Amino acid sequence: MSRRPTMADVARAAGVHKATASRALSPHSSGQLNPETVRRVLAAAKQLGYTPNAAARSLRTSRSRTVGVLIPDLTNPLFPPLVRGMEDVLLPRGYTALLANTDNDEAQERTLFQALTGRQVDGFIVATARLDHPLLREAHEAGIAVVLINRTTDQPLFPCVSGDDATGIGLAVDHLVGLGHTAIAHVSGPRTLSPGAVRARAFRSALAAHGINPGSCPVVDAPSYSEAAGATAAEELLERSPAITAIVAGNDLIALGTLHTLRRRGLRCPEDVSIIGFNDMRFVDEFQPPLTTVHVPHHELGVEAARLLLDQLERVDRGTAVPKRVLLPVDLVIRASAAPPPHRP
Amino acid sequence: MSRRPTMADVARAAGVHKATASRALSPHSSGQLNPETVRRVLAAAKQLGYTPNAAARSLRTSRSRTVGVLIPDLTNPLFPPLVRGMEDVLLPRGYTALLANTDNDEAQERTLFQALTGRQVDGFIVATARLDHPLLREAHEAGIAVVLINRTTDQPLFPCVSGDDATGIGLAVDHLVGLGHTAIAHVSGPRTLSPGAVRARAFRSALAAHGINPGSCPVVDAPSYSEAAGATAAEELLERSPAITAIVAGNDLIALGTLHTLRRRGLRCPEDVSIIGFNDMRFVDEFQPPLTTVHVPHHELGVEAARLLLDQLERVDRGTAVPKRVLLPVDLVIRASAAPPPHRP
DNA sequence: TTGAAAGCGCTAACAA
DNA sequence: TTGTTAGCGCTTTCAA
Repeated sequence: MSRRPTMADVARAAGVHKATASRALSPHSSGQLNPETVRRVLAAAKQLGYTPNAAARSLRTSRSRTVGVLIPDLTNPLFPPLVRGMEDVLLPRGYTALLANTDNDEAQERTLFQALTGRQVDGFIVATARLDHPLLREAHEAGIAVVLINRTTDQPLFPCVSGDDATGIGLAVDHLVGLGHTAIAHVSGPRTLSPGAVRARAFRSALAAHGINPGSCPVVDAPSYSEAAGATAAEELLERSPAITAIVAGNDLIALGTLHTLRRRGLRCPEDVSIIGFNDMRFVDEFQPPLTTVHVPHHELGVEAARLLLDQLERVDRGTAVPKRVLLPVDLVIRASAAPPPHRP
Repeated sequence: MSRRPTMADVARAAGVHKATASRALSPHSSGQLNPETVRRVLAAAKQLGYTPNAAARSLRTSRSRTVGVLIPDLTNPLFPPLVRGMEDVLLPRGYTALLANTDNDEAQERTLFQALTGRQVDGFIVATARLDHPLLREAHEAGIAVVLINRTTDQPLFPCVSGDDATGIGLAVDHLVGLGHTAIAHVSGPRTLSPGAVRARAFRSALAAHGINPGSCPVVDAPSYSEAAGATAAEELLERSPAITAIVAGNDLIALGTLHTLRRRGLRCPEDVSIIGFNDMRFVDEFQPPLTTVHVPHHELGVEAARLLLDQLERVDRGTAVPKRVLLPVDLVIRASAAPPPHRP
């Protein structure tokens, strides 16, 4: 026989009924069986090289032990560590992640969400949340299990895990102020995304905490978390506010774009303008200059998100308490892109 | 009714038998139906928000429209573009990729392979091939559909798509020779992997083609494609052959490690020693100095691999011809890490 | 402690 | 052109 062995084959080889084989093979129910029977079934299974048919199991139980993971773009170095972190908890617990890249496209996201639902995923980990997110609202109404990561919606619909953005921005501003800067700009990410909104808000509060005049500290929005958007926004910023001596970027990609704009305009970093990034993604320490940035524990973020989701899936009472929020601590990594402001005559 | 609608629901709503609904819903067989019936079924499906149950379909057809993708580590910036390339082909054709990271661990790879097989994947795209690969040999004997990407086995068991490594190394050596180098080293990747073996061989032939004395051109092996391994191997190299003026690295990560070793030893790149990388992974243009490297079209590699696999899956005759090999063209990207050799007194 | 039987949702061979 | 029927491999209720 060359087809894959089924449970019926195992049962036959062990001389038991297939229901018995099923029970023996499931740790959950093997307790109610004669240990000797269990042993025989297990031996037969091993000998035949039996692996359960996930489709059959899923059809029967209407659970797939699969979770859908929605991210903007795998190619953004932020996400691979997130995904690996999730897998570190999913795999040992028998779950598999099904990845989908939305490319920040709402229609594509909807399509992928449908496709994943069709594949019977048990729940979702979503890294693409917008503050206003109709699809997630619908998912909430439909009672679908979701955990948000990195970004959240304006209504607290689902549990969410992210880095402590406000503290991170505070650290960055503290550092710059400590260096002597008083004209600090923020090139923010999109305000339609929670990190963009909270980091911008945190920027303003940090300024206030230091008693710095907000008038000399402009905030400009990059329309996306990308190098190109950062470059354009920085261009605009320097045009309008040439006096600034430091920039807190919405994330590392925006910081990189800003760096390019500086270079294009003949400004040196950090001698003329300091830059601080956010995330501490891979290779920022190789940049020229090595980027001072706020480190976010992405792997841990993935781990926490997966835990939250599995807890939700495997709990019997799908409680209606206010969704948990997990904020992981961040810290400032000082490299070489921030220095004291230039001496102006 | 709050459960997801099934085909029976659609059939009932459209007033037809569920077999008819099935036919109407499948483009393949909807042709044999009264167009008006098809229209009614489609309308009912849409109205109910019907999505097919993949588990049921998979159980019935014993095909899952899922392919397993084995990669060493998603966190290596090489792989995300590869994966995106695959998905660009897979998704429009109704397939989904199931990713698995092996971390170069043979046992883990075997476990994941089993797990994916249990999930009824229709075939595999494998980026973890070693020259000697028992698991792949077994898969071949079992008649499992596999496409290799980036790396191949010593026996041509499966179709394979990769960059044109030999030409790439030739380009790198040509460039260095053109710059005036005659003492060029190669910090190779592991020789147990096909790129390590072919790039090292290509290095030797390129030297020969230029009539350069191989005695002054050492090759040292890094035990893995990583920054750390590259750094250690470079340390060893410089200890043994301090006279070399240029290094062709097995890949960009090894090049980066080499760069660090140079820096640690007070050598400047490119003034004292030139370095050329391989792959042109993201951000190497931000390194200090920006890395001259061989560009490999990773996205295209992923596209080709997925195409090859789907062709194999959807062809009726699973032919026994010699597996196809696709070699995608590469080119040298000149940045700033390679320059003329220093003038030695 | 084990067996019998039903059925998850779908497709495809066969019949009408 | 459409309906009938069987069954993919598994889990689980009920009965023994």
